[in-house]
Amino acid sequence: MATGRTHRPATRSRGIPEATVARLPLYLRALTALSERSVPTVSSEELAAAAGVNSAKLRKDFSYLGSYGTRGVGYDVEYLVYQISRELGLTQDWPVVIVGIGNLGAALANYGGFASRGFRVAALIDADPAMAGKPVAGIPVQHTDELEKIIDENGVSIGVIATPAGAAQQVCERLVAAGVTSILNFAPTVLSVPDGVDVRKVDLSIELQILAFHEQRKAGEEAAAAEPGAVIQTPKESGKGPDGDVPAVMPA
Amino acid sequence: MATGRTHRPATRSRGIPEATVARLPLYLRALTALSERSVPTVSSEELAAAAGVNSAKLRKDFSYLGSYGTRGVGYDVEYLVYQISRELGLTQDWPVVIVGIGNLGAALANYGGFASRGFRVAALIDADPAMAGKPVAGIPVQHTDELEKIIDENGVSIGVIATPAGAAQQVCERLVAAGVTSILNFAPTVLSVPDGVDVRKVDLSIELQILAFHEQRKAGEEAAAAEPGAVIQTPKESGKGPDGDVPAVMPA
DNA sequence: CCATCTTTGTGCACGCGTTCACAAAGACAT
DNA sequence: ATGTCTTTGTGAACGCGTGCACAAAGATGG
Repeated sequence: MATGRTHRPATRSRGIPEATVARLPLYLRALTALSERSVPTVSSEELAAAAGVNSAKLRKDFSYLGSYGTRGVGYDVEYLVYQISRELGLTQDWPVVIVGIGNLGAALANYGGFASRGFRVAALIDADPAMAGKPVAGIPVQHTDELEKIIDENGVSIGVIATPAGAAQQVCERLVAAGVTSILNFAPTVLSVPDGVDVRKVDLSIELQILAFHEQRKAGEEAAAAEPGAVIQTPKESGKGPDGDVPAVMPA
Repeated sequence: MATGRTHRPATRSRGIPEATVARLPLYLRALTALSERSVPTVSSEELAAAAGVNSAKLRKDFSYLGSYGTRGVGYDVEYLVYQISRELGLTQDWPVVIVGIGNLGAALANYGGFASRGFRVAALIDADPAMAGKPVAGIPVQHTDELEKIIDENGVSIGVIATPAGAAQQVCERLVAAGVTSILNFAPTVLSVPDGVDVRKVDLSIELQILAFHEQRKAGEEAAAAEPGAVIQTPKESGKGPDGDVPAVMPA
């Protein structure tokens, strides 16, 4: 999620809830897989299972886009692929720059998922002069000095930051000043941006820490169950097993 | 936040809301930075600004952990660092295996954020025999055949999947069968796991698609403001439904 | 044309998360 | 002590997201 002061409170984009928007790519991926298998139609139940969500949720999500299904039959796969692609803006070409070509930046440049759907790596940018000209994923790395020119000439509006944390804010400001209005940030820092600029953050270590929290909890409960005398702060569970109703983590 | 969401439904672990848990690492990072600058105390307002959240939210988050602040003064930085670390389970050592040492896997292995906080890369695993023995980030890659043995001997409970999508589910099943109960998945697939196993997903292309959605909306609004009445991006109806499609832009 | 069956689309209720606003608590000066 | 000032901790209201459950819509068969 965007971490800085990033979200405009009002203006629910055309009435489509943010939670729904976040799931559309998931549906799109499942639909694409079906399309490749030449499946003509799919029911909300089947598609929901493939995407790992509740079928009622999926139907409600689709209802925000319009009535694209046929009662008694389901959804036309090809048609839905097109509608969701259009809704997400994937029918147009999005030039993207990646700043910071270290291990992660190189991985991103090589990542097939980008090119596959509307996104095109317009340039790779790094501050290290030694990197300049060196090709990564078939694209020559350019020096940070060229940043503004590259963005302007290619009409780039989406930037990916894969620099060390220390450089991120500065890079961000240059990107924004040059005209970028959407940023995907991999650096472990909170970016501050002006209104009108979207920031989404991907933080590897945060994800791991969240997993560790749950892992610890699981371990604690186990220990408590095995040795009732141990004082591990767990909620009193009326005698029966600890947390008897832990739901499936992911329907998947 | 990263990710695609992969939410855990209810089950407020020990009464701490999931949303709060997801923010604790953020607070921890901000606090660590303050600690390194030897700042003794910090107010909720300052810390909230540093973490990029609302101060009331931060105070409520902390209230779930206990009353660690001093009214009229703020929070003791060192004390809070310790409390949050303990809460997240970072005071113990978490051995982690990374499966799939491609570009991304290598980037993860080199990522400093892991080792810095409780996490230790116990092993790198890849299916390619040619990779075996080759050191990445100073750790020799081991073949997938060794997976079960490695997990067992190191007591690994957290696994990171950085394989291609096609291999992810199979790798996941082997990890789970071998005893892993928390998985961080970078492969663009929905993993299905048994109850009791946590999965968090990080999907680069989904994040980009969400940005594209907002970007498209911004562009549409701009155009609509500049030239009211103009129909942006008329979808070309290819065969299907006769419904006169909704324009991609809301009416000015 | 009618009956039946399937599946969508959605009204509704519920619970979680966010935010406001303020009383309580402590620091500090007088 | 007493009063003032700062900042925490939280009750309460509100809004969003989720999931149930069902009526409406269309397909299908007789």
